[in-house]
Amino acid sequence: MSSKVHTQQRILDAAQSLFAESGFNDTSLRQITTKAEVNLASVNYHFGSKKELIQAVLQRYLQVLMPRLDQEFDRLLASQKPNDLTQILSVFVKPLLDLNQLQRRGTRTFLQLLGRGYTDVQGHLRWFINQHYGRTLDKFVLLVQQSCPHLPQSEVFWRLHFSLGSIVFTMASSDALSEIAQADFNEAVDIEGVIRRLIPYLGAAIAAPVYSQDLKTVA
Amino acid sequence: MSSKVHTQQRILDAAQSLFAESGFNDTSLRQITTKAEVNLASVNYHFGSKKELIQAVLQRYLQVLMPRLDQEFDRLLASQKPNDLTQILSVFVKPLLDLNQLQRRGTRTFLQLLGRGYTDVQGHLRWFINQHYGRTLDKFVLLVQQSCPHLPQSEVFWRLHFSLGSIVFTMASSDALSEIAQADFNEAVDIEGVIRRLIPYLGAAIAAPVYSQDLKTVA
DNA sequence: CACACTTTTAAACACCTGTTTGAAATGTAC
DNA sequence: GTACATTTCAAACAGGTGTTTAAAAGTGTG
Repeated sequence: MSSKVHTQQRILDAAQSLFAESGFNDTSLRQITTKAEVNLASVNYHFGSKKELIQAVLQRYLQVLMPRLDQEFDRLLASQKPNDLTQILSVFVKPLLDLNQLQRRGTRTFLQLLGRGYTDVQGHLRWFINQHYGRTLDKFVLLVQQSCPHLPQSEVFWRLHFSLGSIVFTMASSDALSEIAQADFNEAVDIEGVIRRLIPYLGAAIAAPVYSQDLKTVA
Repeated sequence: MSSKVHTQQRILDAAQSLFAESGFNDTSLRQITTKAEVNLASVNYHFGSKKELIQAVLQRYLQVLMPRLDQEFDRLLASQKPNDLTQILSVFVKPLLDLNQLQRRGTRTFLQLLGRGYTDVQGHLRWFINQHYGRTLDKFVLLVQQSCPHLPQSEVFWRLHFSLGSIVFTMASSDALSEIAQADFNEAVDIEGVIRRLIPYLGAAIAAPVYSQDLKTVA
């Protein structure tokens, strides 16, 4: 039927869904090319290597998402007074959900890919994102620091990574978690619901007062 | 030198450090047996399969850690009034740090393994832990629910998984994060420091007020 | 020593991985 | 329609994986 879709796109589409499902390491080129109904060698012909294919899959989302986030961060930075942390975090919601227009289950897929990328191929994705979108991320860190003047820089660093962990881990296993929530609480959960649950959680977490050092009741 | 140490232990020791470093999927039996200086076939002889080896590695820690946690949970449950959330979370600190007596860098290794287990082999570890230590975990959930009576059960469920994500993700990439923290803030970070940073963060996060549903400024 | 049992060993097994090759097919411009 | 460039294809490549085999070595007991 849709045989006139270019091979590159068919590969990207097949790859992203398999990657999101099973991770990068556990998805072989043969699985991808079979699902895409293209020849095995075409991945290397069009993308060079599996590693570059992974980057291409992520880039399709990042190049849409990151400029929008950058714009939002600029908008918040322009306001005089420091912004509320919940406000800052809420900025992610619309750009993320808009990924559903890019692809059928775009938001979920992208966040799963992000999760896979951070856990599967140790460090590669972190380097890649920082290399390409470091400027944008710096704006976000600055916003958080402005909204939490009581926190030292290093504390913000750690807490943002703790937060990244919540997001990435939750999304990587979102299918399993949704199933459990469905079974245990008879509660249908979509990706938007999870995102909205995360915001007050992360907001309170990042802005939490620091641990009083002298309270060494243990150890 | 220490050639009279039983083969099983040598395999477990080599496996756990390689697993913690590179994950389960990216560590081959040949790497393990080379490092342990034993024959390749001995893994299958002593443990049956790679999967069972992974479980054995985790079990060595879990069978020490979980009973202690169980005891602590019982102690807290015995007190009449609901416990402070920070108190509940602090209960993890000592048992976790005591793993350093079991093995040289026991705490770090175990937490890294936990991280790997939850992200690498999707679902297997979750099932395994729940199967063996579900009772203990239920006590913990109960304690959290008692300390947060304003939260519906499903909210506690999600927030505990968000928290698990922070821990697991942070530990899986703790080496990389420590390096960055060292470089950017000239701040030496050990595993205990990370744990102590996590407690106020998670405490505030889990107990955060729920999102006011009608605040739909976005979407 | 001889017996039975456990453990170790080298080799092979069957299968899967990403990548490369060179010829065949297709598309495009003159 | 011929010439050129792009793309597809089946096949093979070199290397890695977990697991199994059957013989050898070691170990403890009567």
